[in-house]
Amino acid sequence: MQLYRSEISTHFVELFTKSAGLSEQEFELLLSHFQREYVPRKYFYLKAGQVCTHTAYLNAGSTRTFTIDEKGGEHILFFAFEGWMIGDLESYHTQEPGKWYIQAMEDCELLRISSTDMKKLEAQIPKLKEWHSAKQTKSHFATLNRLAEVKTLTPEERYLNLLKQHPHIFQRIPLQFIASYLDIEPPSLSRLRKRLSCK
Amino acid sequence: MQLYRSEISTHFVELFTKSAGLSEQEFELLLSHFQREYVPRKYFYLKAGQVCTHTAYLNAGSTRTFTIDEKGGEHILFFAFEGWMIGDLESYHTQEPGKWYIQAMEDCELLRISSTDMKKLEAQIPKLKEWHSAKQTKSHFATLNRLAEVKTLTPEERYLNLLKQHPHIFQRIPLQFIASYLDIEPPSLSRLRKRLSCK
DNA sequence: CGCCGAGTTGAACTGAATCAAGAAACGTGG
DNA sequence: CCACGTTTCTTGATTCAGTTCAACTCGGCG
Repeated sequence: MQLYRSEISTHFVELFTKSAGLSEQEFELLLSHFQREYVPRKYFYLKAGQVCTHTAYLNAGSTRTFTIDEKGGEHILFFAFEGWMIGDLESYHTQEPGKWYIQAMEDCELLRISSTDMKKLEAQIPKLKEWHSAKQTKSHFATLNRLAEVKTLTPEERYLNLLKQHPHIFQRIPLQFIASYLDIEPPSLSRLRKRLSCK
Repeated sequence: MQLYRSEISTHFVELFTKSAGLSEQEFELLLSHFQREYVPRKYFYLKAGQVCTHTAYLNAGSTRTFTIDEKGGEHILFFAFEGWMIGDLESYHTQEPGKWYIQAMEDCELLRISSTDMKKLEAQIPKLKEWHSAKQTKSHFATLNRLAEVKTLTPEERYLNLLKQHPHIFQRIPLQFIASYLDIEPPSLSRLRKRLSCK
């Protein structure tokens, strides 16, 4: 199933042409290795124990990446929204079974490319490799900041931060997921919000 | 102050020759840009607000990287021991003021190279760039796993994990720092240890 | 209409933080 | 080598924020 340029979001095109700096030809070559895929709400894109064989551009929808502890509790590490890349980076890199679950919170449309194709293309197109590496560097910083946030801030401060930085997500995703992301229980989030709204 | 090959630890040499795969000539070129530096115990290698202009190989000693919250509380993100690279990656990358404090927990001996020199060398020596990028990728995974650990495990589980994975650090660094790393207060760590030793 | 999932609310509980005091270890200088 | 002061660790009493469990409300949907 060939992907046609006209069916691709402009954001995707610009991500690789403007941001990564690929030429038209390079972009077309890259695009020819992508496949469209759909993941309905509540379905898993990836489960712990599986190998992450592809890297995916999230064209529409949203996902959550989480772990499950021994008692069955879920702990969300991060969300992803349209325009983001998703996948289990570590498993993608090592091609060994991964640790994270990635589940669609809304119906998702993805553009996927296999790691073997991607690695081939990265060898052919140095700019693509640069871009990929820069992308990973940035997400590393994000993870570090998140770690610092979890360690230094109170639940209330974490909530207010999220509200300030990503107010739109409260329109889209259930509070229980936000609670898990903030590392508190739903009842605590509920009370916290009530407390704040009184003020 | 020229560094002589004979004065360099074998681990440092092997890091760049074996692990990064540099040739003898490449290694000598790289080495010529390094400088030795000492940071006594309790002194800071870097403070929040400063720009991280160098990347450093920790030849001896240990450091802690931490933030300080509004109330003055310190929160250790990670330790580093001999053989590790240290620095504020984000500030190094952007050349803007960083967020972290890096303090020597023991007297430290560093081998430093400026980011401008390093970037020049990376352009000349592709293998060096590869190595650096792979190094960052690995530390990204470590950070992700640490985030997951902080979120999913109880203080006791975090303590036992650390004890299992890095038992040696208990011989070297004060419990208060370990407490901060584990994200608990020193009295809690003390009680936790007592509880466990009774069993 | 009745079910189901999500969110809220209440009451009791719990585990870590806090504050403060004491003990032990360390290092430094006499 | 001891004595003193400082830092680190431990211990106790208390407080408190968040968890847990259960009941209840609300809205969507078959």
